[in-house]
Amino acid sequence: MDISWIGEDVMSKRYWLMKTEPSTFSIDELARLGTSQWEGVRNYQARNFMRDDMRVGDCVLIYHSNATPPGIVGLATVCREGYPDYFAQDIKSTYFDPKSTPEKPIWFMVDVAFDEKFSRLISLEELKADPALYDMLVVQRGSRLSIQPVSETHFLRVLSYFKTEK
DNA sequence: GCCAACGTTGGC
DNA sequence: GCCAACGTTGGC
Repeated sequence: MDISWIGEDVMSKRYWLMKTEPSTFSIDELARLGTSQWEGVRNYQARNFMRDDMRVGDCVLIYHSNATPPGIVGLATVCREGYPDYFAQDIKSTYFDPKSTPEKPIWFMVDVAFDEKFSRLISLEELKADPALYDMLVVQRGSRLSIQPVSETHFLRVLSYFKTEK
């Protein structure tokens, strides 16, 4: 059987970091719901990741921004690939955007499934202090992107914080 | 609450 | 296409 058509985009699992402000939507809320839409992303680069690159099964680090302290709080999995963020058409929604229409949606979202909440938060300060993570996007100065690709190396490094503590 | 960094808008 | 003005993000 010829399986050479199976390209990297099919085979490789990708890793992501998704920011959320816990006062708006926290990992506890995701845990309670089990799965959730990731609506409200209004940045083109982040939109492109959700629309074009995220695949079912991709692993997601959940990050609490605008929190005290900010940091990574747990794990989720992409469970539905990009589709139009219809909150953009809801005039009562804070995510309403009149430029986006059902025929020509501008904004997209994915669904994520809760996996686990870490036994403790890994703070941004800790991430910044880890030489193994010096080039991780989230620790870069002025890093505002709310959905970021994460290398497998960085992802495994973050998980290792817990394996070594047991 | 401050403000640096960044993204978007719109006049030209 | 430039870039100043403005708006937003998010750490502190």
